[in-house]
Amino acid sequence: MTQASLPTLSLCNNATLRRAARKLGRFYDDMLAPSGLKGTQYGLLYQIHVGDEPAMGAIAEALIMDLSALGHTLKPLVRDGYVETFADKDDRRIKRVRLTALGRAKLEEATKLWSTAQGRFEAMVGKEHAANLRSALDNIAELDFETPAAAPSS
Amino acid sequence: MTQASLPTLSLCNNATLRRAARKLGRFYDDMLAPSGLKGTQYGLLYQIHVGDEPAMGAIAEALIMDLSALGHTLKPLVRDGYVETFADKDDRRIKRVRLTALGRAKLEEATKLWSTAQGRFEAMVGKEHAANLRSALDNIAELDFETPAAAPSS
DNA sequence: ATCAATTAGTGGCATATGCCACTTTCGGCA
DNA sequence: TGCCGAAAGTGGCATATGCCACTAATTGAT
Repeated sequence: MTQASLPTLSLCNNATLRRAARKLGRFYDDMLAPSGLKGTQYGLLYQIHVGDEPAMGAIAEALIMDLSALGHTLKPLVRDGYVETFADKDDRRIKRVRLTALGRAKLEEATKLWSTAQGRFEAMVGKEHAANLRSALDNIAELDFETPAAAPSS
Repeated sequence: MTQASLPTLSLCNNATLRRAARKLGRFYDDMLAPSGLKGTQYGLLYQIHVGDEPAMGAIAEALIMDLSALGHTLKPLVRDGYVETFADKDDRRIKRVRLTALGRAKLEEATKLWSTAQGRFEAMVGKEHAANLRSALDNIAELDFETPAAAPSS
């Protein structure tokens, strides 16, 4: 305790979270590399897969991501033929998304790699600890930050 | 339990972490907005601040981010005059970084906003829980994934 | 001294994410 | 029926991150 080695900003919840995300992201990315998918893309394909031809908005909401960001992220997947979109029958504003046969195959292929990554990670931190951590992260994702901002003097 | 509502991919540690990061990131970003800084930039300025004219590599290592990514992220901060770089006296390969007077002022200004964000967040999840979470995240950041890959039949 | 191997960054390219300003559709009300 | 406000996406612009191929500066071994 001679010279407090840089407070490493470990106090900021946001910075700490991002840092861990960078680290873990690279690990999953590396493991998924053989499939040509990034961790994010894998997650997105999976989300589309489990959904019933979900609308863009539904996916964005589930992943807690900006709708336009989702649109951008989806482009390479559409370009590579893993995903296709189509307008909703009843509401032409709504764009639905689904995997193509190629996309389903790719997802299956990547899932094997994902399992290895997931397994390796959980072997290192402990399955239970991982589950607890996910739970804590899900809680954060569920929080309602609703900036009370300038409380409208109702 | 009629129709297992989409497994929401909550099983993937990586996806869960990213999702929480998006959510929390937006919150901190919103709170820091008045300063014109993004959460990432704030963290970077802080890291530079606590370091002793750190080298690019040292910062990248501390934040667990790619060196080139750091270079890119640093650009807008240099452009806006918050940060300046200079070559190391003894090793011209090394580029050191430090805050400008403007940068220090901006960091101070943003720190007030950050405190509010940090406080609001911790009030919602509990100071202790937040500390535990950061600790768990730091552990992940410290993990050694060393892809054993093709074990070189030594 | 000299040259190979290593180290520290840079630049280019691609994906990840957000915000904002629009455009297109809908839905509801006068 | 016609118009206004809400809902769902798109495109453009900017930052966040990574990887890879290179360049410059050092270090180490001969």
